[in-house]
Amino acid sequence: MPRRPSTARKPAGRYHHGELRHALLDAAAAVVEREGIGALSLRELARRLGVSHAAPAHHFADRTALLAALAADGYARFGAALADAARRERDPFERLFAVGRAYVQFALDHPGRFRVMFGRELSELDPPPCPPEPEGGAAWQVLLDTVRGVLEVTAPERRADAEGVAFACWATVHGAAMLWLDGPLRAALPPAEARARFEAGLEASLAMIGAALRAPGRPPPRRR
Amino acid sequence: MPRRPSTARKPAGRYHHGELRHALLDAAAAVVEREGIGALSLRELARRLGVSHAAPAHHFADRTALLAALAADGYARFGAALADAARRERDPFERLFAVGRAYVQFALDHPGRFRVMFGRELSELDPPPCPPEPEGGAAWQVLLDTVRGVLEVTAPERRADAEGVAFACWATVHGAAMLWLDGPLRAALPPAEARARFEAGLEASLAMIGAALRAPGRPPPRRR
DNA sequence: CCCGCATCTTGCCGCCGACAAGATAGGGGC
DNA sequence: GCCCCTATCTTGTCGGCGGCAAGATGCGGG
Repeated sequence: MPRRPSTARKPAGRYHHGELRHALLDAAAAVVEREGIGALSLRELARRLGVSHAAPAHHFADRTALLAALAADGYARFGAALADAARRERDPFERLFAVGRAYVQFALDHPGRFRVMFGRELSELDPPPCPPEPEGGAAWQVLLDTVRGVLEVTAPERRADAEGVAFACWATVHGAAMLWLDGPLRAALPPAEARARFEAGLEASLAMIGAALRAPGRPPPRRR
Repeated sequence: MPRRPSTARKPAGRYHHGELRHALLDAAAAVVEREGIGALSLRELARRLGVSHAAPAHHFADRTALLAALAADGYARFGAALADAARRERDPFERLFAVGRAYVQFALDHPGRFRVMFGRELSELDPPPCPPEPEGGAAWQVLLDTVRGVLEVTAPERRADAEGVAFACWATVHGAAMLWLDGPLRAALPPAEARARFEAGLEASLAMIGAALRAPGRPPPRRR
């Protein structure tokens, strides 16, 4: 079969597209990045690829299944991006900051994919299709290892806290990313100023993480 | 006009509902909390309230306008909840922790509303309808004041950092909330264990914030 | 060579959001 | 007391969507 770019339309004369699954994923990713999840429609994709409106159903049971596949692909790229960032830095602290920055950068570079991965579409379902990034996923593993590396040099006695600390770091960078993508920050301010504030806030967040990790162990806050 | 509970159906004999706007908002909030944003349909609401399918259009230009109104209402309750939590605690640190817990608690108690407030529906639009919670909103103000209170007793010389620190705290609790609502945490683990891990992670996050605020000023991470 | 099955087709259904034009009623102005 | 004005709600319609069913096509293994 002649290998065409997977996003290509089906030639008019042909009956089978041949790479429809890949083509759908690519086109869906493009739409999601450019126009958002809300604008994604199976029929629209089918039209775009020169294929009948029911063709996608043979590759993805429904719209949700397509989004889940997109999320899975996103998780793979995401984990790779974080691992890459970690590999580039040798100093444990700088490594942690690099991972944090990579986390946010991924969200900024691929807002659509990021929203698919962490958005409500896949989690508001009953039952949720459980995207393949549980706590044992690649991204989490990178973060956890990086935090362990930092604790090893600053507070080996807090080794056992690694999971909690990693969660806190995850929450911080995730929150920063979400606030930028969907939060009120961007809507309220002119773009340039919003961006500047966000950058400053992100640096402050990383600084907070650094300060907490450098600080000696402290009694946790009183539980409510 | 006889004052009925605003969620009531229109009596069969009457032509005008009379409280349709409030009824729509209440019913929409209920649906969103119970079945998620995706399940919200203007026609369904109209049926539920015993009103024609086009009636809602006279009160909300479109589905988005209804969501925006819901978000506005949510922001008001949210700001009040945070202010309440802040008022209850006198010690600056405990106050900050209380505000953080209140933030997450609101998300846990009203996941639907929280998703409407901070979700993509209203931000993926072009142009975004800009929910009325810019950086100057009530919730942000409570958080900022609380952080200022902490800095005042721990590091008055870092007064100027208050905005950055507040952003970091905001990001952390927001991220924790989002990870619980839509993240992989819940889907991957059995409910009880997921909840336990989340609680532990939240406490670790608050501890991280506390440690960072107690620590003396540190050089920020190297900017990339 | 031919048959099986994956792939893709046409056709249909109900639901949705949006728009247009008409019915109803409640209340202010006279 | 009456009448009109306008907010409110109605019916009717349109196109688009997701999903299902049944039929057409053609690739590749036996």
